[in-house]
Amino acid sequence: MSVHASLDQIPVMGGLDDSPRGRVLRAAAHLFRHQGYERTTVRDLARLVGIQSGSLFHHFESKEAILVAVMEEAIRYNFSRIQDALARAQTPEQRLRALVFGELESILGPTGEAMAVLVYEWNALSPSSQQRVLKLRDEYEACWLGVLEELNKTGSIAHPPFFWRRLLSGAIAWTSNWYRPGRSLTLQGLTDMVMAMAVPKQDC
Amino acid sequence: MSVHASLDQIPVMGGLDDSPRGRVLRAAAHLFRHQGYERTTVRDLARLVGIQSGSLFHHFESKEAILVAVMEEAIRYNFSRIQDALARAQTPEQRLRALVFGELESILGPTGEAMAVLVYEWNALSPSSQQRVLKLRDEYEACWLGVLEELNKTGSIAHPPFFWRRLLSGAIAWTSNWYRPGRSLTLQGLTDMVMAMAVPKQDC
Amino acid sequence: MSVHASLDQIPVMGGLDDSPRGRVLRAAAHLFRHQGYERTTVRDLARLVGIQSGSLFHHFESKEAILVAVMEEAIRYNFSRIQDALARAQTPEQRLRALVFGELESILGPTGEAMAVLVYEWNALSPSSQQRVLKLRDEYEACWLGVLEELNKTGSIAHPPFFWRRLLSGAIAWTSNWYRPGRSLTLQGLTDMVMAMAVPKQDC
Amino acid sequence: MSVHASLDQIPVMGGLDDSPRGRVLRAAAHLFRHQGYERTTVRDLARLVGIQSGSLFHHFESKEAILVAVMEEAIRYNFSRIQDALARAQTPEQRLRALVFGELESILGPTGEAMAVLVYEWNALSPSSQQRVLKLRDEYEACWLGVLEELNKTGSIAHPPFFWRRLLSGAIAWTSNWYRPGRSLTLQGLTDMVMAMAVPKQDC
DNA sequence: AATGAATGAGCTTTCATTCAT
DNA sequence: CATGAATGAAAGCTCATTCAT
Repeated sequence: MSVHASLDQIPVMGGLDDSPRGRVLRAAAHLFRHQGYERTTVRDLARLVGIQSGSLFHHFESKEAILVAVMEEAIRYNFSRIQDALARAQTPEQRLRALVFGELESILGPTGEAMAVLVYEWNALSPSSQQRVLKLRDEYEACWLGVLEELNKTGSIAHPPFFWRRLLSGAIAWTSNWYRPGRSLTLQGLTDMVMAMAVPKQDC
Repeated sequence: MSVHASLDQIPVMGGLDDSPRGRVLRAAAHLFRHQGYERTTVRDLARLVGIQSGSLFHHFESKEAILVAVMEEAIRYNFSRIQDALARAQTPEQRLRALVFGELESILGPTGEAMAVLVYEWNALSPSSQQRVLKLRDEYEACWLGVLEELNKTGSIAHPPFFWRRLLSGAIAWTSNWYRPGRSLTLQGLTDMVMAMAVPKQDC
Repeated sequence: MSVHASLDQIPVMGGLDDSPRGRVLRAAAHLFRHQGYERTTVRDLARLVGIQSGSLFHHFESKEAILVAVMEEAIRYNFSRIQDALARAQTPEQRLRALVFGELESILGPTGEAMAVLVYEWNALSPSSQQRVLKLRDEYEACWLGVLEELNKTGSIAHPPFFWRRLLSGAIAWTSNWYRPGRSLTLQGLTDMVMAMAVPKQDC
Repeated sequence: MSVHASLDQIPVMGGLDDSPRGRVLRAAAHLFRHQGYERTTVRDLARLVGIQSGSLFHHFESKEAILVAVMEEAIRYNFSRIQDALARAQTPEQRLRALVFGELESILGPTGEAMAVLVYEWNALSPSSQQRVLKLRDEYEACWLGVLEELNKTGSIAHPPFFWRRLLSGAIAWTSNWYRPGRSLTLQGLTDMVMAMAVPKQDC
C-alpha cells in the first residue's frame, strides 16, 4: 500500500519482462496507483526505474503514452488469461465463475495496480486515448454480457444482464480498496461471495 | 458528463446555498469530478464561479481546503438525510433499503459529483485531511454495519457483514459511472436490484 | 528583539501620540524593523494596530507612505531633541558629546526601531521619497560637520571631518545590532567609548 | 551604484568562476544589494544571468538558497584571504591592520556587494539559515577578538575588546555606503583612518 | 472613518519535454 | 541509447489597493 523505493519490491506485473519498457511500466503502475498520475513526476518514475528522466522518452513518446501502455498491457494480459479460463469452463455458471475469479485475480494479483490505474486515472487520458482503450474494454465486456445472457435465459439471473454486470463490476473493482490476501478470506472465498451476489441460490 | 461553462447548468448541490462559498463548492465538485482535482486549476474554478482566482483564497485557505470541504459537505449532508430515513424505517430490511436508496440518491442525485470526488480524489488529500474525512466516514459506515449485523443474525444475510458491505459499497459507488436517470431504470428499480443482491430472496 | 503581538508591548515611539496615525507608525516601525518592509504585509500591520487592513488607507496613501512617515517622524523628532541639547553645550567637545549621545539615544531609545528602518529599508523607498528624506538628513548632517570642523581646526581631530563623521556614523548606527541597555555598559559609558574613538585623548 | 543590465559590467566576485552557479551568485549579489532581496524577482535574476527563470532551480533549490550561497561564499572567500594575511603579520598591531585592511577590502572590493547583502538582508534568512551562516561568522569574529585582546593586554586598547570590535565593525561596514575608490582617499588611507580610531596613538 | 470582499498583477516554483553531447 | 542542463508555460498563492456598504 505504501510507495516503494525500489523496483525489486514491486510485484512483477503479469506479462512484463525485465526490459527497460517492462520496468518502466511496472514502476508506473505502482506510482500512478499510489500517488496518482498527475502527482507522479517523470523524475519520480525515472528514479524508481533507475534511469534519468530524459531517457524515459526514448521508450515512450510522452508521459501519457506510459499511462496508456499500463492500461492496455493490463487489459490485454488479463483478457487473454480469462479467455483461456473461459474456454475450459463447461457450464454457464462455471463460465461466470471463471470471469469473476479472473477479474478478482486481475485486480488483486500482480496486475492489480495497473487495473486500479485503469479505473482511477481514466480521465487523465485524452479523448483519443480513451477511445483506444475503450475498444479493448468493449471486447472484454462482450464476454461478460454473453455469459450473463446465458444465465438470464436459464433463469439463474432475474435482472437485465447489462445492469447486473455493472453492479457486479463495481463490487469487484472496489475490492482493491479493502481486500488483503492472506487473511481470513481467500481469493476463492471472495469468489464464492461474489458468486452469491451474482447468482442468488434459491435452494429450498 | 461533459464539463459545463456556467454554474447555472450545474445541479444545486444539496445543502449549499448561493453564497460565494456554496458557489465555489458546487463548481469545484463539478470540475474535480470531470477533470480531476489536479487537472482543475484554480483559474478554471474561479472562471466557473465568476470571480477572480485570487478571490478564491478569501473563502478557502488553499485548493486542498476546497477539496476537503466538498467531501465533508457531501458526507455530512447525506449522512443526516440518511439518518432521518433510517429513523422512519421499522424493520431491519426496511432499514437496509433506506441505506441503499439513500446511498444511491447521494451518488446519483445532486450530491453525486461530490460523492464521486470523495471516491476518486481520495489520495489527493494530505494524510491529515484523510484523517479528518475518515472520521466522518467511519460514523456513517458504523450505521451500515449495524443494520447488516441485524440481518446477519436473522439469517437474511449469510456472509460476514463487513465483507458484504464492501461488496455492496462497490456496486453502489460504481453506478455513478453508468446509471443515467430518466431511462428505463428508475432509482427505485435500481434500489430493487441492489436489494436483490444484498438480500437474496429465498422464496420457495 | 522578537516581534510582538500587541502594540502595548512596543515602546511608545518618541513624539507619537495614541492617535490612529501614531499607532500605525509605532506598529510599522516595529514590524518593518524586525520583519523587513517587504515581508511585512498591510494585514500584519493592521492586525497589530487592531484595525482592518482597508482602514490603513484612510490614514496613509500607500504602504510606502507609511514607511516614509516612520522615517521622517524619527528624523524630525530626534533632530529637534539634538538641536536643543546642542544649544545647551558650550565647548566644541561638549557639542560633539551632545551629538554622539543624542544619536545613540535615537538609535537605542524609543525611536530605535524607526532609526533602524531608516538605515535598513533605505532602498525600499522610491527615488522621490529618497529625495524627500535625504533633505531632512542633510540638515542634520550639516550640524555634525559643523562641530567636527571646529574640532578639526583646534587640532582635536586629525582627519578630514567628512570621512571621520562617516566612520563614526557607522560605529554608532551599528550599536542597534548589539547594544542592550541595562547591562554592564550604560548609555553614558557607550558615549564615552564613542568619544574615545572620535577624539583620541593625547594626555601625557 | 546603479543596477546593471549585463553581467559583464559586474565585477567578478572573488572566488567565483564563470560556471552557471558562479554567474548566478554574482548577479544575485548585485541585484540583492541594489534592489533588496525581496524586490529582486527570480525573473530579474535569470534575465541578468541570461537564462530562463526555471533554469535557476537546477542550480539552487530555492531563491533563499541563492541568498545563503551568496553570503557563505563571501564569508568563506574573505575569511581565507584574511587568515593568510594574518599569518604573515608579525606584531599584534600588524595583525589588527591586516584585519582592518582585509575587512575593508572585502566590503569595498569585488565581494563588496555580497558583504553588503550579508548585512542588509540578514533577516530575509530563515532561522535555520541564519544559524548556518552565523557559524561561519563566529569563527571569523573569534579572530578579531583574539587580536584585540592581545592589544588590550599591551595597553594599546583601553576599552573592552568585545565592545570595541563592534564599534569598529560598524564603522567599517558603513564604508560601503560612502567610500568610492579612486578619489582622494585610497584604501590604505582609509585603513590608516580606521587604525587611528582603533588604536589611538598617544605619542608624546 | 471603518469594514472586508474583491481585484488582478505578479510572485516563486514545478515539470514534461527537448537536445547537444 | 543514455544523459542532464535547459526550456518555458503554467501552476498555486500573495498582497497592496479599491470601494460599496
